[in-house]
Amino acid sequence: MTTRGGKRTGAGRPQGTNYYGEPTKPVRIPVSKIDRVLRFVREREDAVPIYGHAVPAGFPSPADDYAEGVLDLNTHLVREPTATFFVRARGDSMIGAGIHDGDLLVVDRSLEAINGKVVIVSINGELTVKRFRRSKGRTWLMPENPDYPPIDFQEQDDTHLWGVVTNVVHSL
Amino acid sequence: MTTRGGKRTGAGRPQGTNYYGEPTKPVRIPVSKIDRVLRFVREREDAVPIYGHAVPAGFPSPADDYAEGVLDLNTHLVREPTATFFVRARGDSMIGAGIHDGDLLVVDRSLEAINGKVVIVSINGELTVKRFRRSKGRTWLMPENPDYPPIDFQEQDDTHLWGVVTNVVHSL
DNA sequence: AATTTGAATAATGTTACAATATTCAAAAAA
DNA sequence: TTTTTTGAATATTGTAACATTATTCAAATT
Repeated sequence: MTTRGGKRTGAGRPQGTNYYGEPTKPVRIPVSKIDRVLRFVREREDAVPIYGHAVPAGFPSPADDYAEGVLDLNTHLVREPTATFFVRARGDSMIGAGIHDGDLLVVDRSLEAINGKVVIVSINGELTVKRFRRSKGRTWLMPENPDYPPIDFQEQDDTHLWGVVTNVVHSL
Repeated sequence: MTTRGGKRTGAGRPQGTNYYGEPTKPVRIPVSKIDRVLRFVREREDAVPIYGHAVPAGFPSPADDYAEGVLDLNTHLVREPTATFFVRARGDSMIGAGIHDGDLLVVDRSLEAINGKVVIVSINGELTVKRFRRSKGRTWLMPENPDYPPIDFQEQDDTHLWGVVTNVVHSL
């Protein structure tokens, strides 16, 4: 039996050479979400590269460097998670604001409805999206389509202002 | 020493009464992401409630039941994470397709550019968004704004088709 | 009939461990 | 001498195991 020498100072795998470059700890995850979580921690699933108008050389990869970096849609579009909800738009009364039938509206309930903002209100149990306009002490809900009339708005039992629309997601 | 009886059939914490309602398993997570992961699995951070047009009674909470359930923007808008990138739109040549100056375009490179799709192409080092149109063996890039002319498109050294636009995110 | 108490059993956070990966340097080979 | 091989050294990694906690049941007690 041959020996091949004794102490090797500095031998062995160096610390910090793991996949993430930082220590890990076991965390219990519900089985249905393990895949999703692993994709997030390992492949930065939610970090999608974003470009301006210069053309990158190869195909974009989040690992590369980009002028405008990467973007996570949830973080970008949902500033206040607990105060945010989505509404699907119906009709074309707000076509002038870039809101089309079927678009997904991101609504932030924590924002104040100030003059000129696009808001979601319920009137007689129906949700509607209009531009919020104050004038001479009165409040109007303005469509952005000449085929529709303005609505004289006053908060009552059957009306409620739900929040301010921050983004419109349109599918092609 | 008093005894208080023997076998209790059915005693003990019932199976399935954990926080998630399903089994869990330990998964190693890099320490810097543990908070984010726990928020995701425990509070469904990325699950935002979505409504149709009926008005819910109280303020939406992901824990409640909703007619249309909840929605995670990343999952909803980014079907192929490794083939997706974002481009910020410039100009108003595609205003007819609901694409405004400054909008964020979600581009899927794994989709085939078929007739009628909105695509991202680079021409002379500039990215542009147009509708892809095939006619009589030729390919045209069509703007959706009468102020702009169609572009006769042929893939060459200085032109490249980058992908198909699946969604437009418009900020208000 | 209501309350107390210990048994029964699952959930949960963390430790432990075996298997794997990576690096070093002595020994062997070229 | 230079290159290759080989085992030692040590960190990583997935998961089993464990101790603690939480929850439920029903006998014993009030």
